[in-house]
Amino acid sequence: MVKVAEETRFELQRDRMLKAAASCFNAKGFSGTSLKDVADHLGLTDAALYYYVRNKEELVYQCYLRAAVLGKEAMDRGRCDGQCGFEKVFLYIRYHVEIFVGDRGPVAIMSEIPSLNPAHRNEILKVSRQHSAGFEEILSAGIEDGSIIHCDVRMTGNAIMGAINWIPKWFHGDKLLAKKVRAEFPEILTGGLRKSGR
Amino acid sequence: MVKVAEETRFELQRDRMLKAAASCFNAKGFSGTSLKDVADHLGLTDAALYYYVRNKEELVYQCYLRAAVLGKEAMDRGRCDGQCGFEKVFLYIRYHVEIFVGDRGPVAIMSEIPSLNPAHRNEILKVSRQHSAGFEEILSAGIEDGSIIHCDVRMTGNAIMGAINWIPKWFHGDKLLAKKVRAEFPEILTGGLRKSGR
DNA sequence: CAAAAATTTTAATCGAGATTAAAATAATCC
DNA sequence: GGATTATTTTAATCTCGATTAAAATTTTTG
Repeated sequence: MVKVAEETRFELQRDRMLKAAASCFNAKGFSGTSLKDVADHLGLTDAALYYYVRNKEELVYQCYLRAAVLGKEAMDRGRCDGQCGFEKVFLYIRYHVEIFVGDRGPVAIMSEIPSLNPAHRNEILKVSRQHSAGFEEILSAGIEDGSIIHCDVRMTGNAIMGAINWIPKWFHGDKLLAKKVRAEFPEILTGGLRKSGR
Repeated sequence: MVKVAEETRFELQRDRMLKAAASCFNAKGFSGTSLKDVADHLGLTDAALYYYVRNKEELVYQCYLRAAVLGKEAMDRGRCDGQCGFEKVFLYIRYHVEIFVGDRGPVAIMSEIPSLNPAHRNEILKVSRQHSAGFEEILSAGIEDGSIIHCDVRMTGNAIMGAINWIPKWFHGDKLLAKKVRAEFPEILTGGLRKSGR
């Protein structure tokens, strides 16, 4: 039996912290959440957070990195599972939306990239760009294989990504709503892409 | 000749300030922009801003109010100019997008509603909800009059609004890009709504 | 042009929340 | 169980940028 990626206590606690931070940031805004707010979520004292991150900037960075990793995971799965371009897009959206409204969330909205330090900012910008580029590639492939209508992939990508990234603004954990999001969002966001003529 | 709404020096300067603030907030994040940053944009000193707003909180509030007013204006015009529901939606999107990428911008992304004081927060939330409700009404009317496919108006509204509200994240004043946005966005966002069977 | 009002600057203060160091507690290992 | 390491707290300090008051300057008005 393969050894399951058993996470150390440290890693588990840090993950909890990142989720708590994401929850606070989304709910109260970045400037509105103090380290004490995040610590309260965990039943810890604010100073304890410094055992896990060097400072608040790094906390934000880690949140964003986590968001980026989860997004990439969703895209990879979509690319893998879908047959044609359209299906890859559709499934990517389904998977990514699931991350936002499911148990792996909350995911931090990337509102504060500019206040990251240069190294961190560049890294986050880089993975963001890769993510966008990856999505545009899938779109292009779909146009190529005839499953997606001709469209400006850059603008279409911006539109779809915007709709997805905005989810934390109006979704705050309601289970019923989560169900609706899962059921509707992929369809809504791809409705204009499907090439009906087959 | 009707007296044109001649703005007083005070109002003009305050408008400039709100645009400068929106630009800073969008570019550097809320926590990343100091009052000095905003003042620098205007060739003023940070203390001068206090002649126009009581404090930083109110600066944010004014920015958001301005964003809300412009959004409402776009929606009213769309509702007015469009014949059927679909057309109203399409035109609203065109007009709203124009505000984001045109000369009236930049418009502040509403990332920090939670750090507004209760009165201001409630007011902004109220107008936001009215905006969403208004959009959903137009969608419903379009479904009713047969110009829009059957869909969940709440989710569809969330998706479209998200795509629009996210624009400042990737648009930073490039004129060429603005042209593209104007040309593509309304079509992309409504592509899935149009009832092709007439 | 002089007086009054409007706008901006200078020069401080002030406070909230981030950060740190040392001490205390809890978990783990032999 | 005792030693060692990991985690958390206590109790400060420290810092940055928001805020303020008074003075200076600019604009408007008669």
